[in-house]
Amino acid sequence: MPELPEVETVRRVLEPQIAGRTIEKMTLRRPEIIAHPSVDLFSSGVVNQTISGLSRRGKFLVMEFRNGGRMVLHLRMTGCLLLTPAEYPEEKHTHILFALNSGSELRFSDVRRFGRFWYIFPGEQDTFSGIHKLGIEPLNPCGEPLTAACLKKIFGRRKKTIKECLMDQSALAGIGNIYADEILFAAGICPRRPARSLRQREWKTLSWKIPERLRYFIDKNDITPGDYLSGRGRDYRNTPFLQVYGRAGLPCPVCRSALCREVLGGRSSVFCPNCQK
DNA sequence: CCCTGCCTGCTG
DNA sequence: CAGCAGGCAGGG
Repeated sequence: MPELPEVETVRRVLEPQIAGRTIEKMTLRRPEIIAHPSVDLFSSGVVNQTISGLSRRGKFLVMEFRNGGRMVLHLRMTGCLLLTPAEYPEEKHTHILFALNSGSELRFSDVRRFGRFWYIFPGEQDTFSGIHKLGIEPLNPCGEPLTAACLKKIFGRRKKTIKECLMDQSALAGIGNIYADEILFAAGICPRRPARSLRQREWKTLSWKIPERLRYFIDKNDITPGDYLSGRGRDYRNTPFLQVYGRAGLPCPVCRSALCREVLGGRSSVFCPNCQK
């Protein structure tokens, strides 16, 4: 579910609907999802605060408040953030609800309960959520486009496979298992290649395929708030456009060879043995 | 580097 | 029923 394109989709759908609204009440069913600070400080930090914006860093969402405080959250594997009418039937596994002054509720549900929330006080440095440890933002690395030189500098001496490197959040933020496979397929690079074996032209290809694929899948996810709600926030419509992920054994969309599956760094990886060198 | 734990649900 | 799932932290 949520890698950079999905998290960005959630941000785009929700931000216009919640910006300017005030959290009037918080209902917490599963206190363990609050990672920091205490449940009491979290609650007093967010209740009665007016939301100024919703931003994204890697796979994290950051709800900013007008007083300078912020609520950071990570959806992990199965987390889902949904804005619903107050009377709307509740999703199973709803762990926290925020009643807004619009009459709507912002609800977080998460089957596997891996998702976490943090509250950061106004002016405080966030050294808690892990955001501070993230690497460059592939769609906006300090306003500069991603370059071959930059990728080579970060990964060029690593022995690890290029796929594991792309998923290293402390180097490059937001890419998970699905989009690592998709990017490497688009770049014609075999996921098990050690990063240090990549040639200059391969770094070059990656430097533009990474943002190109991420933007493509964000665009394919484009959804109205109504459709997002009726799909319960789980209707990621870009999945029909995935070329290799989840398609092991099926023909490569380019050369028709059977796609291979292999475990790399503990993660299932799918690639074309013919197109990806 | 690999392994485990954290959870529930779905697939074969 | 075992095995697997798009994430990450922590341990050896």
